[in-house]
Amino acid sequence: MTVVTRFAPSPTGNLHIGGARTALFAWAFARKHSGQLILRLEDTDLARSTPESTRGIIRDLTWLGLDWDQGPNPKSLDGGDPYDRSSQLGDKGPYFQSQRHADGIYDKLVQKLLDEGKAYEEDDAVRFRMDRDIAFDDVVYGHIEVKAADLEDFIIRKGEKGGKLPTFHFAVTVDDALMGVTHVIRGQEHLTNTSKHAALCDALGFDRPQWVHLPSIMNSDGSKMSKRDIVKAARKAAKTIQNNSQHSGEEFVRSFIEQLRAETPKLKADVERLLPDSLLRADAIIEDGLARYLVEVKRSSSKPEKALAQLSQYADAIGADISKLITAEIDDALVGRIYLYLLKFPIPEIEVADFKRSGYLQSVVLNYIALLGWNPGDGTERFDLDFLVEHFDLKRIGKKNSQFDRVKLAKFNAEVLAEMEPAKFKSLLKEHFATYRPDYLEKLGDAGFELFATAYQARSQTLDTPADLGRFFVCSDDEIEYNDKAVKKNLTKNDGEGLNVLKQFREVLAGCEDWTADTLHGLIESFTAEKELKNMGSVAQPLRVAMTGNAVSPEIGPTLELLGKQTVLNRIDRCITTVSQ
RNA sequence: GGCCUUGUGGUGCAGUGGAAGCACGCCGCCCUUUCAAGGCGGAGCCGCGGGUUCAAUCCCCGCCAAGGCUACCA
Repeated sequence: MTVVTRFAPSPTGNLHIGGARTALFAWAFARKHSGQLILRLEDTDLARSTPESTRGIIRDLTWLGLDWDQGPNPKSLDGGDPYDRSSQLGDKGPYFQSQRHADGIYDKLVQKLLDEGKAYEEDDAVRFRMDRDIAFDDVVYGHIEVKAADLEDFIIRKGEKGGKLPTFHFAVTVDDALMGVTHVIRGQEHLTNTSKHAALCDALGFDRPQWVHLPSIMNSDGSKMSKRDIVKAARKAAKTIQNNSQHSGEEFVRSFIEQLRAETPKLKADVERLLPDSLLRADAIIEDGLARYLVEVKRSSSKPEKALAQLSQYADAIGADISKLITAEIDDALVGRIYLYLLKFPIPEIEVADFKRSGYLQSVVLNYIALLGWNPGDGTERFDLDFLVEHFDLKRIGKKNSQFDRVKLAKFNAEVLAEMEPAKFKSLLKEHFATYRPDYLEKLGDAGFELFATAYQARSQTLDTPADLGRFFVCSDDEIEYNDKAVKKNLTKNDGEGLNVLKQFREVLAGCEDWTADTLHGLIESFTAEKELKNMGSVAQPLRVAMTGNAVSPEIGPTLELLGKQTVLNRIDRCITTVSQ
């Protein structure tokens, strides 16, 4: 018997990390047994399914490097249409449940059940009779029995308001059987419902597939990993911002809105670039996000109603419209993303696209999620897709929900980046920056980027790390803020020892003609020896504070070279002036 | 509330009827011009209570906790 698995997401949002793992396991199992993987889109929820989500899911699966034998054609992303039947892969199509419904596939079978008295009409919907005990076997969770008394008749075809479409339970059962699926690999949230699917299989005369339920992936606080995390993070950020603001009340709202408005054009451009294919309508979201942000701020403090009234007043005073507040139906998580972006807080990674944006490699993401609920049994943790396919075994899937550990993922990613061929790292970094950090590429220039990439390869957890750590390379001189602790430790301590070194060394640098890392390094070395300083750090650390405001940078030679002579001298002067006050 | 499932260090996973291992994290030391990396060492676990047994983390029962389902969402 040929193995046939399927991945069947509903296109109501982008692919999240749990879905990615389900897809990975279904893919690995199919490949291991030289079987087939079907991608089927379950778009029977008229209200929530969107073509953007479909495209997003295909895009994210493709980014991960997973492929499928039947389903929408991934090539359709380039100007094509995934819904176009003639371009779909495989002969068991169509692969969208909306299309299958249009073909009458479900209605025919509903009628059959109706005729046989196994289902009945209620209002304008159709219900299936669950009138006997059901037992089934799950590959992971074992034998499960449910008593008839604990079961209820359930809807298999929605009424008018649901467009007479089949419900999820009916559509999956029918499609899995008709498409010849042998192994249904899916999330554990479907385990209880499987009794329904088993009963339906029996009633329709289908063979029951093997059910394989995967434990869930949870968040570090024990909650299910979901978009809610974004909302939570956004609220926290909102609170932090307000607590740190010198303004309060109306003054705060006013300054926040003014800042927002000033940044709106750039923001819109960024949002469109960073969140492609998402459900956003930028204008509405900026307005709406703003309003909600303000409400969250108020809500988290005291009486919501009073806060809303007050907010309304503020908004009127400055001519902002918060009427959308009540009416707009916009994805909260999306709004959360906007807040976080606006407020310059990190956005928690939930969806596959979030991990990409944060600079994780697809191979590492895949490797890490494979370890959630599965292991090869010999202690191996670092492996690639080939290894996974070779060793994949449903027997080794655990039953316990697992928490997603971003720290461990980051470590995996850092290791891979550090061991990578420098040329490869550079090209990946360039690609990442081209999409997410174009301003860095522009400021650094080609030669600068080479140095920059080299300097940060060993220090990067993700492809985005260099942007954070290396911001001082691209910011203007007067944006440098001096950290008190760093200043004290490296400059002012011992009667300004460090400051003195800095002043003296400035003159050495001013006379330097060959501005290269090696020469600069040599200058520091000889200066250290000449002045009988403790070690190179006695010079390098004060320089770091002057260059970065902090005491951390890549090696000092390349750092100075990349910054350029003029900038280095400017920053030293500015630092000496500022600190001496 | 009812039903289903799960319960090994902070997290992810091994493991066994006979005094529990690995990875990440954490702490300390070393190396070092900072950071990161690296090297060395350390703390910390079988949810609780009963049974069965010479012996239980492992088998049984109860409890507790967590997750899921209980939708014309999937």
